[in-house]
Amino acid sequence: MAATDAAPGPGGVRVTARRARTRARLLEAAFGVFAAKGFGRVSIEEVCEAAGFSRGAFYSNFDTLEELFFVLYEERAELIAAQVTGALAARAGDTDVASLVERVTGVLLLERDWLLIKTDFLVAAARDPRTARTLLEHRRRLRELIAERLAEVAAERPLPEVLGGAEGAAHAVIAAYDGVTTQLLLDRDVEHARAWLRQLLLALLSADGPR
Amino acid sequence: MAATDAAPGPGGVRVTARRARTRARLLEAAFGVFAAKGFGRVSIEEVCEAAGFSRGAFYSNFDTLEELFFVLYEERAELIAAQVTGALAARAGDTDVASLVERVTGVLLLERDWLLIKTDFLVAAARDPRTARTLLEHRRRLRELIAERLAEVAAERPLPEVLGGAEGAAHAVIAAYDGVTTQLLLDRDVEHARAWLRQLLLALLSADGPR
DNA sequence: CGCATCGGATACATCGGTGTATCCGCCGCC
DNA sequence: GGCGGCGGATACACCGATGTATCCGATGCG
Repeated sequence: MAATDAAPGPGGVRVTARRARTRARLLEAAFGVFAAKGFGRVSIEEVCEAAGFSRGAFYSNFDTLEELFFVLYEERAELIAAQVTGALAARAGDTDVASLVERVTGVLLLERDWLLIKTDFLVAAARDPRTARTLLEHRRRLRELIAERLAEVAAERPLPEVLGGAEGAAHAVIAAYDGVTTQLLLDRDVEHARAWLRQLLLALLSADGPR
Repeated sequence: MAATDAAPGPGGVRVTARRARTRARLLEAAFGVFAAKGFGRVSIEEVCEAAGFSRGAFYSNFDTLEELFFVLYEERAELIAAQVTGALAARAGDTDVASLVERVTGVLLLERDWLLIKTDFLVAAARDPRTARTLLEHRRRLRELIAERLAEVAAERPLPEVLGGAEGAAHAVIAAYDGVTTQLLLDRDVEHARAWLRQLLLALLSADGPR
């Protein structure tokens, strides 16, 4: 039988504490390697070396480099989603677009490395419909979260009707984020990117009032 | 001496008609292969096979796959830039934002394959400052083109001041394009993407008038 | 403390891709 | 029509990465 701290996994695989540590260290190291060189230019050996293991450790925990990459992506995406959820959470006396934008841009565009990995994942998804569905689902969740929050805010001051309600506005927020991300990947100026994202979101979400 | 149709290249290399044809066929074939599999998952042999050549032809025309990829990118980018320039060109009785947006969205987002390759190039540029400079320069040219045109249009009806003049507005246009591109790469719905880009640009560029 | 089992290390066989050296056929001018 | 040389084909040696089979040390329980 396995050790006491072993728990039966979904596939009947027992995962011991040691195993979990190794797996975590591999994922952690892989994050850096993938960010630096890009998925597709990384070998299994490089990841293992960065983690201080030999390839045996890798093959004991993953089947393929792609599998590791996907797990890594989903893990971090979950984390980011939680951060955004926190930033979106309603707060007393914070019911206007400006402060909402302020809070959200505060947690976005933090790590360039994450953007690099996210873009690699996007590229993979662009060519593999199965992967695309994962990413689309992830984006849908975030979008709905934003739409809900925007709907609340719109009660006080209406959103521009050109966008098509809170749903459309949420779509626009995502697009703005993606657009700014692209520029940031190139110029590496995080502060500028965040200021610019703030400005862009305000321009998009500020009610255009009566003409 | 070389054949009559040979012209001395910049590096002193004579380029015959036959050579030019082969090079063109390689680039053409590479476009499809890169779009389908992504740079980094493509071998030299695959490109040659698609073009109907052996690897000898490749090595006679290029040094590395990366070189071919870069040439391919620059060639197509030039083409797109020309199309956009054409769409932006002032026309009689067409001085408002709406028709400008209409014309520009008409030539953008045409080929999904091009977006795939462009994104691959972005990923490469994100990790290599030298490549980034090429891409940034290309974007700067397009942005200035757009800014000039927007400045003219703004004479009739002012742009939203939140964006920061024609320069800022041009920046916003690029960001919107990049954002919509990301979504298109995932959902593959070109028509929807163009409609959405049109809507987004109108929302961004429509003067918000007096408050 | 001893032992069973798990997890990671090591060694090996294999494969696909690369780059190069050499060959040959075709193109284009005299 | 012959011939010089260019351009692409072919063959070969090399390298790095992969996956697997096996080994050995650590871990944690009775």
